[in-house]
Amino acid sequence: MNMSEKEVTCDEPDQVDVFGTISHSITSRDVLQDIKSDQTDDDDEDGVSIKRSKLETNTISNKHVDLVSAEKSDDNVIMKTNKKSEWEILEHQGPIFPAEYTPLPDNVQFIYDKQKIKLSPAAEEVAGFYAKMLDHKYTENKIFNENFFTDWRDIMEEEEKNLIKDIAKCDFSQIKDYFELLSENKKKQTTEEKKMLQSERKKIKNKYGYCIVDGNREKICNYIIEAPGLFKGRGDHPKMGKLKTRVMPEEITINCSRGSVVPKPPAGHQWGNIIHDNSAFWLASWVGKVSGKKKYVELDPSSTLKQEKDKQKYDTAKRLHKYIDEIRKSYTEHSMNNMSILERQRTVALYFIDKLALRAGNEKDDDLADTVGCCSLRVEHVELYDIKDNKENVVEFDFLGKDSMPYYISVPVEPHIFKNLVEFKKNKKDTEDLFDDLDTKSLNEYLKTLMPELTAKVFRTYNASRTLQMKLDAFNKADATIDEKVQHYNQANREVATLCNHQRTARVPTSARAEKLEKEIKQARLKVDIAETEDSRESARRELIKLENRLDQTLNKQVALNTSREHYMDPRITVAWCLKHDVPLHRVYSERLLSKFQWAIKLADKDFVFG
DNA sequence: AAGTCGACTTGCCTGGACAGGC
DNA sequence: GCCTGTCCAGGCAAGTCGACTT
Repeated sequence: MNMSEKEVTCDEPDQVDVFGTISHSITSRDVLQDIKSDQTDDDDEDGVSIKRSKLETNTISNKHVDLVSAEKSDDNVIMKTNKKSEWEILEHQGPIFPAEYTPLPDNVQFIYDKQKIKLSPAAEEVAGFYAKMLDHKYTENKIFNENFFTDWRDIMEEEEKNLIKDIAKCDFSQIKDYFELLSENKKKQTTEEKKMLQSERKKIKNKYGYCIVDGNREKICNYIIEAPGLFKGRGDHPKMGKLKTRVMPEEITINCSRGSVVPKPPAGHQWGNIIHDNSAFWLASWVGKVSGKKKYVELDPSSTLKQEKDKQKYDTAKRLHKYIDEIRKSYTEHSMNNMSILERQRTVALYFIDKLALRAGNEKDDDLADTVGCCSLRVEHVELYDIKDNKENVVEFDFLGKDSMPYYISVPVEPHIFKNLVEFKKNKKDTEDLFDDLDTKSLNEYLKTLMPELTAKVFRTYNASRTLQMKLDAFNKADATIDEKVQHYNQANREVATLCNHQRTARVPTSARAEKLEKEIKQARLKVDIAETEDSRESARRELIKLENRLDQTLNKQVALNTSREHYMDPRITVAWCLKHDVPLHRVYSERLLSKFQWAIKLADKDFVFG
């Protein structure tokens, strides 16, 4: 799409129709023009204006709601509501909006029942969303198609609605071909053209992608509002295919500090609301059309505030180490005979959460995909075997977890755990809750009695970080090369990812490739062993490492290492290990992680131990 | 006491940049 | 150079958990 093509056509607020056809004013051109004018006048050095605009603040001042200052008049209120002020100054430019819809050329047409039809812009835009997804499996899904068709017809004009009644008679192929052509053309852009677009994007990011928090310039995570499209739920989502309509400035609540420059809404528009709530981190929010849930424009993980929270998270997890022996005793050594059903269910649930790193498992609404965690496990998700594969008391889990990722594992458990599971399943239907007396709220309340701030998710962080620490500690190859060290780190990372069941769909089938590589590695090992000269041994060894690396990468296709690296492994462990073994940090952390983990890198404690 | 909601954390997927093999 | 595979930032969906409501 051509960002600079659009014209600003509307400066009159009264011409704006929030939910109707979109033909006014929110364009990237606005943004670009803003940048140009700002650069010549009121911008400070890093591109963020700190000049106050009286006009802007005046026009919307009657809408201001100041939550925290209302509370500030009474300190007790703050104590009671537990609302902490997180910042004094929060100043930003407001989010920016995706380019408005560019209608298709007249020769590109939608065909219904062999008849060419020029759709109204709104209907055409939505047809385009669908056409772009024709190569995807989604468009073969019955639910997806039904949801799409219903929502599409809802925004059609009467005439269109009367005509277009059967999705089977719809032919989007011309539209699809057109979008393919556009993306072909985009690929053919010269390096110069690409550079131009890149620098334009950079300018926009420089202006809108940063904010000021208490004097620090901080990166914003998602400063561009989500584009309209069709909802792509994960797994068997009942709402897949529903229309995500364009988010308008009038739907957006801005959060900034009182007295700071109120961000400028796009020409001809107004913000829905402006608040000054310094107990919250978010800069802007709106309500998601499909989910009905609030969405937020937030600070980037590299920001000071997010880094502080991240450190706190790992400190809490680290603290669990002091308590863990005692907690484990409670579910291994104590007889459960005199416990209530609730207590026994809680004990067994905690055992799973600690041993298998299961998630808490909140109750879910039924307008979401059917997935479970520990507390929401049902009878059908757990099979019990007195003996399986020569092991006693085996529990077989088979369920869909977060993001509908399959969780399948067979584990032997302590006899008393097994005995209780048999009882929890007794006289229940498959679809009934395994832990029918337990929910996450009461589980977490109980955990708080074991350790302050302890919740179910802390166990995942704890066990992930502990696993990494122990696996890295086991590394003692004195003459290892950097490559070998990195490989060892990845191996440790993979163990953590496996524990947390972090998976990713391989883009190409990989198992055949892995098999082939394994064979080659066997042969390479043999070559190292039989090499006669020091030179040939060395080159055989290099070859072997290369193959092992490749197998590593191949296996990595099934296990996603990134999620645990980003969210579960205390970065202080990694920093310490890299320092100790002279591994440059950028070999294990991407740019994004290097900036997210600044707090740990600055500490640079070679002797840090998670435990 | 249970249900709902707000705010924040976690997690998979994707498109585009880049690298390495031919 | 082109083709193919790899890596990563970014996108946004989907969790967790505490607070608020009823």
